Amino acid sequence: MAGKIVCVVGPTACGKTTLGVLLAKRFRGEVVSADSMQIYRGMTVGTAAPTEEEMDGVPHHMVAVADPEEQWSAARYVQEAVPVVDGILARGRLPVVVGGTGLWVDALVQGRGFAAGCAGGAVRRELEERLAAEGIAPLLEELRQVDPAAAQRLHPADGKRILRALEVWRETGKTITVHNEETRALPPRYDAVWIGLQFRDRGDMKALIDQRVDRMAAAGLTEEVRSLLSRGLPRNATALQAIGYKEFLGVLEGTATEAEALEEVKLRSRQYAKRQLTWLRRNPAVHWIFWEKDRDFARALQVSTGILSAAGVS
RNA sequence: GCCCAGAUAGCUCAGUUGGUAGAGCAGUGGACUGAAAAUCCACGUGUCGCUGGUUCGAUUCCGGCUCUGGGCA
Repeated sequence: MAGKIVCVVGPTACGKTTLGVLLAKRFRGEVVSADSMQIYRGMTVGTAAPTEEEMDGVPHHMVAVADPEEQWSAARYVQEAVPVVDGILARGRLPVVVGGTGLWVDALVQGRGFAAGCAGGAVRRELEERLAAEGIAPLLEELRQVDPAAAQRLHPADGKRILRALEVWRETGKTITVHNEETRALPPRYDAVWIGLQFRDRGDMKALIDQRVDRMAAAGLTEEVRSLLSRGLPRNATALQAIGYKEFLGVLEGTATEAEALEEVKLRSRQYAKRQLTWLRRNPAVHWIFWEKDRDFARALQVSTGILSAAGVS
């Protein structure tokens, strides 16, 4: 367990970016983003990635460092983010990990490894073709032969995970069950202080999400989507799975109105926020700060400064 | 004003040959290790518009009323 770091987590639109910058300024830190979509360039508006102004002079890492054509993954992220965090620590500064992608934050902090095999790989492609042609059942049966524990644990409808379990076996000769056990036994990579932001009232969160989506539209979301597509980005690109983009594809094709797309984006954002909360709630280390109505960053900074000081961060 | 159709879950609707009703979406909770803004799972009591009548029993059949569409004046 190397150095002490801070992780600012929470659902979308809860103010992670702002608090992250405030904490970085207060503790001589640098922000390391852990966001599976802000990692791509040219998606500032739709992903609410921090602008120059919002960064307020604080160095930011792992934001807009990839071309949208690339297929990033949690594993790839960790590979690139670890040296960044270590570098900040080496300079005697505080890494402030700000992230909405639970798996990415956890993977970075906990020091676990991912088994081989990735999107675009030969094995993956072959399994995807079989899944499309034969359905899940045969793959699940095959998995049962080699890794009964995983076949038992995975839901029969979760094609994606069944496929991945088979992929790990084919790529490494080791079952994903064994891999998971081994990697879970590894010690955490960093000593993290977790700060979570969340609205006390779901309705307040919804209102803020709606507001933010409207602001995205005003800031030129349609244009951003158009320019992403105009560079020849394939429809199935990981980057286009981002909420706010896939919903606007129909607008550009003329099959949906912008108003309809915006409603869809609001809805999907809300559902995403709920999933983020589900992920975060199981982490008992998170110190939660609840917004009562409006986001009071002065108070949040004060509270989190107290938490950090108590944890030995100075 | 007259005629026709509708009124059932937050929304869109299905249904009950009369025995108090169920889908999708939304919502809530959950899972999660190389796509994670992805992927997957679980959870369905609501004056069946109001009011009379027939009936052992009406959300269902009949009458009246109200409202909403559409048509005719």
